[in-house]
Amino acid sequence: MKSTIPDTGVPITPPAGNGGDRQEASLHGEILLRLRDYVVEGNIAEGARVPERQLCEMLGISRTPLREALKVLAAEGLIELLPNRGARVRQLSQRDLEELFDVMAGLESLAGRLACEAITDAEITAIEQLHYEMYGHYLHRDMHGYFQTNQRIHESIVAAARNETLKTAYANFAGRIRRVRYSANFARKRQRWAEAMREHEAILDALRRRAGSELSDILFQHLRNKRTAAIEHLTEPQEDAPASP
Amino acid sequence: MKSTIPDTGVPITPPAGNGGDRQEASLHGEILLRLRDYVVEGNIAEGARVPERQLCEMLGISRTPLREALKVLAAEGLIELLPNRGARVRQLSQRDLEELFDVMAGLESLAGRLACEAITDAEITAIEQLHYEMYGHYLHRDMHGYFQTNQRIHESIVAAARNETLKTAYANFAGRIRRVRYSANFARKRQRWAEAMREHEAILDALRRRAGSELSDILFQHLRNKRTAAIEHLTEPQEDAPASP
DNA sequence: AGGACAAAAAATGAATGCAAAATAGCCGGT
DNA sequence: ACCGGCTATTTTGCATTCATTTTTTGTCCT
Repeated sequence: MKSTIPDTGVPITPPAGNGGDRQEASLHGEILLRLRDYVVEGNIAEGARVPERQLCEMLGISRTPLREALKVLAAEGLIELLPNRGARVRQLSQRDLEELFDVMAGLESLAGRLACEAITDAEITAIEQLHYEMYGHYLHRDMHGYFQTNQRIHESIVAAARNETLKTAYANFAGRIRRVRYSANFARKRQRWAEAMREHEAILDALRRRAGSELSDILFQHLRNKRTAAIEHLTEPQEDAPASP
Repeated sequence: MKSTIPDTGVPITPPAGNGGDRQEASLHGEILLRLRDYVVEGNIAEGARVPERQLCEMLGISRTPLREALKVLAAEGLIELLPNRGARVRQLSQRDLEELFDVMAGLESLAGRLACEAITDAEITAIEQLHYEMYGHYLHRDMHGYFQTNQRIHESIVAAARNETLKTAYANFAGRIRRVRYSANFARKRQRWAEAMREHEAILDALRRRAGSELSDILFQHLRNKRTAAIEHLTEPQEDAPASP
């Protein structure tokens, strides 16, 4: 017996096979996006309850679409649903962070490997451009600019991998730790910063040579080092950090 | 003192920080699990509509929890939600499959790398055991047994990585292509089969030596080859394959 | 007869309502 | 006065209901 559900045929209309989907339309998707941002940006304390009713009036909707969005956010790992006790903002233990960093490292490592197969010279040039820009930020001790450019470089590599599924997954995991990235500006240590710059040069070098395995290794190690710095920073938040300008 | 600040307090109660969550309790979670299996096992044709009302009576529930589950499934990438036109089983293009295989390859590659850091001798022995078992299936031309054991080996590697987040993500992506794995038994070609066995031996070797980078490379290539075989099989489904019983 | 238009039917998306569980507030016991 | 049990209120989870949109069907016109 094949289909328990009979006629549902209509095998036609495969409209768009995007990697992981974002439903931009349909109000519910709107709610989802807004709520995700709201949580990711840290508007609710870690481990705190997500007040349904309050959010409902804040967003001007009823509980149904909100709860649907909450379910999705829970599936994404941003919040957790306690049976009969509502939603709470996911509290990331140190172990969780380590795991997330490692998965991100794995995904970027993969992205690098794939990028070597398909990246164009123009894309490499663009990344080199970003690299120099970032170097400028480094010289000027511009943490914020450095961070942003750094992120753009990594995103460029992911984009060069030509894999929407990977890109979506990457964005998902990035969202989970963004809150931490906001609160904790690791890589504040001068030494780590210099190291990171050297690693980035090695990344560019491997990319130019389209050395997939090698780039994969370098990227993993690079992210691993980032992870170590981040965890250290969270464990003992007082470093050599001076106030920003 | 009571809580001047209404809810956001209660920083206590970090019950369980599991990697990606499965809400086993709460009926809604039940529905989610059952629906996921229902879709993954291919009970609905690709691209076909997911009939809400029918599923409702089939599961004996109202539309609300069902729709919540559908939203989650859509976020997982198993189905897609067309605005005002209901849910459809996600139709995977060849490109989608390639992307998924590559991401799986990346995750397993990562798993191997991490496993080398933490795997115990006992675990390696267990995997060796599975390897010999699989070799037996290979000699007896037992495709089904081979496949199952093969999957257990890969799952063991993922488990040895000690990363619940990775494990969850891996399971998610595996679910997306399971339907294809069911319908298409690639690796039917004798030659590819023999190759796979050799690759598996290399995997074991690298694992024994805890050679992380190397294992990472081997695993990626192994999965890449699988991908090629699978895509070829899907493109021209008539190989040396005899009809199944 | 074929196609286009329109109305009916069905399905989707969201809001509201209702039972059960949890939280809090309250009272009595020691 | 403090702790434990009991009741009231809030909150959650699901069902039901309502408004739109889509899809289908029937009819009419060319």
